[in-house]
Amino acid sequence: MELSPTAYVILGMLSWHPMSGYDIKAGVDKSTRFFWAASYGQIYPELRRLSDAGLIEAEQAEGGRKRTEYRLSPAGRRQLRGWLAEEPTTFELRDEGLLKLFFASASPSAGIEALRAKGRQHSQVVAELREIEAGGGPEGFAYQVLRYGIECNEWAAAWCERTAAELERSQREAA
Amino acid sequence: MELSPTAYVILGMLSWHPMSGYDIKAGVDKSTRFFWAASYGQIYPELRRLSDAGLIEAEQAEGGRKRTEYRLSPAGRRQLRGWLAEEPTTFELRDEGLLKLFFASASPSAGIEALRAKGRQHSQVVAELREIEAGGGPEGFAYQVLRYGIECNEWAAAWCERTAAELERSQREAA
DNA sequence: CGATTCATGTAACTTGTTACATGATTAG
DNA sequence: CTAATCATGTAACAAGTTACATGAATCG
Repeated sequence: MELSPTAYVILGMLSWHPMSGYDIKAGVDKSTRFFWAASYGQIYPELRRLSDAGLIEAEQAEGGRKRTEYRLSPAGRRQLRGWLAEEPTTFELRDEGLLKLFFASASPSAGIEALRAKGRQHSQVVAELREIEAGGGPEGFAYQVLRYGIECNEWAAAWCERTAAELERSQREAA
Repeated sequence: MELSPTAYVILGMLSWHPMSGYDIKAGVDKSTRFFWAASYGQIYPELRRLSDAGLIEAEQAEGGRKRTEYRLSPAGRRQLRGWLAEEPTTFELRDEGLLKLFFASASPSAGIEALRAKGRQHSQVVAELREIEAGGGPEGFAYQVLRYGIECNEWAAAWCERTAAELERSQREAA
């Protein structure tokens, strides 16, 4: 059975412990969203499909609120493990900041501005991720991924700053 | 007028020199595709819209083949400059490799495998970009973006290698 | 003359977002 | 009591990909 990576986000979350669709969305928003986002419009229909396929099982949770908790079935766990063993394929980036830098020759000061703006954007992400880390972030591999996010965005912010400084210097020299 | 970033890819390409839709697609495929892809299914309808909006002008090129060349109009150039001056907003990543690392605890050896696989993926991109650079890459800001791509992917490949090595070491120590 | 490249386009499909509708429960 | 949060869902829309159709010009 061929599942979308978004389906594996759900299976992966449920591999930790049973959760509702609402919980999954909240979990995505403070973790995978930085490298794989998902909205309610995807999550609830996908829960239905995974349930129909027997990869997850629904259970009405008793207690206070009416909610449906899903748990991974043995078949679902096998499916998740199978996916983990495959080579990753999807890697997509949509970076408007790089696009502006790429076309910056169309406007005199656009290059330095684009570099500075992109640097700010990455610094902002670093700040968000550091806050997650400070609030007692996740453990194990999820923590490694958080570290990757922090270090990668720090690297990018530093590259922007360095390149902007070089550009400014060469412009001063030309004048 | 609100245009999509994909529309600015077209305006940006035309800011260099007049081109056909086919040329734009070829240009995207060896440059912006790494951070902003575009297919014929987007390019041709968008050329029509931009032409209707007066931001580009079509001209039937004489000579051998029948083709339509588009050039940036003065209004189109203003539009492009205006966009360059705005803060970039869209930054989206879909990284299946990170997703596998994130959920790697569901399978014993998945962590190291995911790191190694992601490292290979980044090394592969570095190789592709180096080939573009060797074949006399672009000039100016476009070259800076190429360097960014090379260095960023090198950084990521190195991070994966380093983290995999640390993980292997700590696993040996635990045993 | 046959294969490749140039060249333009569209229809069907997939994926994902946004906004809305609905309502119960809990915290202050 | 009322505001926030929990909770589930869908419909309309936007964006983007894939595959196909079509045909002319050029290269070997």
